[in-house]
Amino acid sequence: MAKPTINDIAKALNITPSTVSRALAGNTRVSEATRLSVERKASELGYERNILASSLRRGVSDTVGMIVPRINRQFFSNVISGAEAILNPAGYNLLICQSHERLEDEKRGLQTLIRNQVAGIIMSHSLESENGNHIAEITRGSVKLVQFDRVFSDLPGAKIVNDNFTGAFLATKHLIKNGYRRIGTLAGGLVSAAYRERLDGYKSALESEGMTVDDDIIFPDTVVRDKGIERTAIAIERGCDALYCAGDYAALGALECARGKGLEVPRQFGIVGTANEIFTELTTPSISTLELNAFDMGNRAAQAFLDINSQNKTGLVTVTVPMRLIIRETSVRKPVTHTIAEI
Amino acid sequence: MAKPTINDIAKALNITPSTVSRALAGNTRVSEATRLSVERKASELGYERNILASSLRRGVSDTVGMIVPRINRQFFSNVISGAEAILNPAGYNLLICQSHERLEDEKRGLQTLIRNQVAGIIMSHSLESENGNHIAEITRGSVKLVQFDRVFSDLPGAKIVNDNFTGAFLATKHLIKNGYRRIGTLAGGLVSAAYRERLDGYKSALESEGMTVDDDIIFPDTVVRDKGIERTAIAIERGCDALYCAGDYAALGALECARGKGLEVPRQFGIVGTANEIFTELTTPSISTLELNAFDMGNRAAQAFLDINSQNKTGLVTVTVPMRLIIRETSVRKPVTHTIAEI
DNA sequence: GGCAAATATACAAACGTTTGCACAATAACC
DNA sequence: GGTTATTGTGCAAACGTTTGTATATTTGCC
Repeated sequence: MAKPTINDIAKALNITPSTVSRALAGNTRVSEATRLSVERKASELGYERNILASSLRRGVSDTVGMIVPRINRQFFSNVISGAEAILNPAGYNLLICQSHERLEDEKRGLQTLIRNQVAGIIMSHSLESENGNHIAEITRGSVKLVQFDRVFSDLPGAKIVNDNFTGAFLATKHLIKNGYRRIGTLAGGLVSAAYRERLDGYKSALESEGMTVDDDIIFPDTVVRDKGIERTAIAIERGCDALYCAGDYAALGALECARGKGLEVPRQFGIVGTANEIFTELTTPSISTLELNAFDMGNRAAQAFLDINSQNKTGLVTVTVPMRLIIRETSVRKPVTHTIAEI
Repeated sequence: MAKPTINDIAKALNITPSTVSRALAGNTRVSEATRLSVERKASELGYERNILASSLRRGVSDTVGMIVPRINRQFFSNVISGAEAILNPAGYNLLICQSHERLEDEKRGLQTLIRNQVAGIIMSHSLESENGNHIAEITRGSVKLVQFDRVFSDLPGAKIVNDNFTGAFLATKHLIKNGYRRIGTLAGGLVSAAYRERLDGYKSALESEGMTVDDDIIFPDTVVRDKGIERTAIAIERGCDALYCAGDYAALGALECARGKGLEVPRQFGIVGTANEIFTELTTPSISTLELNAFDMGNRAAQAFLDINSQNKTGLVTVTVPMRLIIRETSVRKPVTHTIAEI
């Protein structure tokens, strides 16, 4: 049951492997007749080109690696789909690794990808990664790098980021406009620029309205649901009447905690999340959130790779993608129909 | 910036590539001294073994392919994680393709994987695939095959399936016990054995209670939310007071439709879904559903691959994984605390 | 010290492709 | 009909590893 090779085809047709290779590659000076007979034989034998040998010989690979923290997050799986939608038609396929938010797994993933000779790596680093040194060290510039969402700005290559600052700014402003007076934030891991920018946007919004920024109601490293519940309890104790959450799972926790404590949402407690996870639309009340446009980011990341790869430029391209504020029920004190505010 | 090879290491150390290879591969008769110096040099140069060349030479690959309909479905992404958890430590990595439920994409994915010389393929076929002919044709037995969830029983290789029959049986029985008298079903694509078995379980449950099976309230090909809404409207017209849904997105649509029509759930209308998607817990009322144990399935699928691969047996192993009925609010007429019924 | 056994390294071929170069056969030209 | 393009194929080397076999070196033994 050994896989047929071009040698098998050549032997069967009494020609040389090189002719077969040329015939299959396209029309590089091969007669129409032989090309047809080669193609017929190939499909008859069920021949599939051996990418390993091909890539090895050509010195280039058709594989692009992707590293994401978790594949089962709506955001990341949609980025993957978005990238795939561009890369597959361009003849590339994706090798996907999960970092599980761990530095060790991220390193291992990078090594796996490099060993697999990927043409490029599209990644969003784990929350444990404090800087890009390990990335620089393992890739050593041997591969085109595209970072998205969570990026280290000192690394070479393209960067696709959300306009986190403006998004968080608008979200917070929206809470202020709805009359909330003491607005805290469940911030994410501040090693990540994305979360820092959200925090900055939050602060700026408060300041722009003459409100004071109070570190007591800023809760870093709060992304998962349980942490959201835990920190919201503290926030409420400290007099918060609203939270801007840098992640939807934290927002979900905030909602559960607030309701658990008998607070009416949104009348007594306001919430805006970030990411537009599918469940935010389905909770009662539904959660207002910022849309990250994952599919679009995937598209752009893939396109950035193709650009770098073809033009061979290592330029520090940075693309900023706008976020949309999706206003649902947890943040609006008078009933609204669903509204979308484009930044 | 060319990547260092074992030849570079060999040259730098004045030894031959073969010694370097042996040194890096482990202790096959290489002196401790050279092994150490090779390792030092390797990490100094940032050497990473070229998997393409290695696999080509050894004739085996460290890559396992996976084909799933959609990566952003909770079920599938968790199966992937489950498989990864077994395969990564075993030295394999995953090449993932999405079929988007389309036959053409599935074929293309298979070809991609075969071309990439994967050691095995773990897959769940698309809803457009009516039989396994294309799979047999493209793989030609050159690769270990493991199917999960949606399987074609006539294909060789291992199969990991849920106990769909018993699950649907229990779900329907549960609705009956809660006093619903005219129970319909939103069934999935019946080309798939998984959905057929769920339908059979549903029918058996009705029959076991002396209730009649009425084709008018059996709605095939209903998996997505919109279809769920649409078909539920018809079901209600036809006098249904409950639905067993073979998918959670359909169940979500059913819930929205029923509430939209002013029906009180669960008092006037009962719903049980399938898959335990994350949102089922978060809707109001929360949706009772069958848990598919995705991570576990991934584990078992990966383990099945490893077994086939090492023992080189092509045996028709079929593993059946039990489903759990998670009783939440949409199906219980008197308040309950969350309960889990193990099959 | 001489021989056998054990140890460490080198040599060379192979995995399946691709591709520059050479060559043969045909076609085109004066 | 001889020279030159043009076209179609073959030859052989190369990509970076791995590995069977051969060779050189060391060790152990009497």
